[in-house]
Amino acid sequence: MLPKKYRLTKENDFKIIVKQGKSFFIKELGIKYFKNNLDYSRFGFIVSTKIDKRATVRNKIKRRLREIVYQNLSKIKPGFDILILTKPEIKNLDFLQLKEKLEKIFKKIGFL
RNA sequence: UAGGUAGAUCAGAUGGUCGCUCCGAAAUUUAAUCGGAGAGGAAAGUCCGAACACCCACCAACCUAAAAGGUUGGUUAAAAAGGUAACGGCUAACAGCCGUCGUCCGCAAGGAUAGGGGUGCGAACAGAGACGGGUUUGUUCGUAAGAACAGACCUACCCUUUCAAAAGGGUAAGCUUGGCAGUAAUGCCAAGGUGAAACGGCUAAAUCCCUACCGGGUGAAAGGGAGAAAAUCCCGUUCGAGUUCGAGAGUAAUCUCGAACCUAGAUUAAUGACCAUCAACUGGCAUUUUCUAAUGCCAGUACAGAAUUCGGCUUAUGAUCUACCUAGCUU
RNA sequence: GGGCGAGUGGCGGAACGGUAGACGCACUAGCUUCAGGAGCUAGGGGGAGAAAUCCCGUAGAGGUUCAAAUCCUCUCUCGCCCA
Repeated sequence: MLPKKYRLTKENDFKIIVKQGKSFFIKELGIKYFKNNLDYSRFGFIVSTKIDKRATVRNKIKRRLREIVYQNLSKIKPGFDILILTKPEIKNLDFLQLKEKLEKIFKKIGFL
């Protein structure tokens, strides 16, 4: 699980990333990132009701994503606010598949 | 054995690796360390009801020379507006719950039901409701009498009689009065002699009204504080109509008394991620077997996530247990 | 977290509780034209049937009613508002 220090909390932070960040997408999920002025990176996760109406399902996806980020935290390049976005197809992935896909994205944009 | 009815309970367990939030300790700039706690029966839908806060209305007392205004307390009374409704009870309150009555459904166990009066409706059902009779309007035909067609209105409890649905007589339900049972709704019984289109049918889901009862509205984004202000933070916000156990009252809902306990407080939103073993159930395959079934292997594990807090209702949903009813078979 | 509204032919959208689909766009057929467009005329929810006609149809499921797109309850989907 991810300590609070590494999470994005403010409405404003989200708005800046959405507006000004760079992005990269694959079929099941995507990423947006923007430079911050800290010596560590922070992460936010968006799983909307369009992906699933049930809160339990959405929470589980978020928890899994956070776990994957936590496991890779020491390796990920510091100094960025990173937003992870999701699409409905993400429901069909199990933990290992999800991990593989997310790590692939991080490698693609050179953060890992 | 099959089918059904009602109710109750649980919401997999143990271990391993790595974590999150809050509280406490020491420490105090953080970080790190140790200890403790950490989702539901529906947390859901937001369909009702309350607590709580503010606003409105009204009442009382006080301040004020008076008015205006203000302060405090309250919702007893009145008004407005809105609502509630078989009867009796429970509750903080409710459209909830318990018990009872009526009506309807079911062979039964049982289930359903917001159940006062009028207006309005009948194109459906019931009714012999057709045909006929009477009155009347229009059109056509006809010299006229009248006929045909179409429409409107009136006309049916039973018996006697009659052309008649004219007259006479009688009666079910209802109505009035009385008795018994019941707190009551209501039920049973008796008497009276009013009673003809006395039919159908309706309510949360057309509309109006009587009577009785209830002050109304807005929702925690209420509302209050820190801050010059904004940003932001804090309070509200986690001890409560609280939980467990025992005793008593009551048919029950529920209430009273006693003891013990503290039991989530997040805010891009914690309460987890992954793995192993075992248990239960379901499905598939294989083997044995007349079948039931047994064994092995593989796969799967219901609905679903607190957000100010409670009480209900509704909807979603896996499994187990208990009691009862109906039918069949055996003894 | 709280509140409000909508769902009807292919599309947009009407319809006091009383014959469902007015009206517009698009579509099909015919007329017109050398041809196309425009214009004019006609047509159409689905199923059964030779036809007359019957049955099913207003997001879905129940209910009230003699009768429901309309009224009530639940569910689903979509949209909007409060910051």
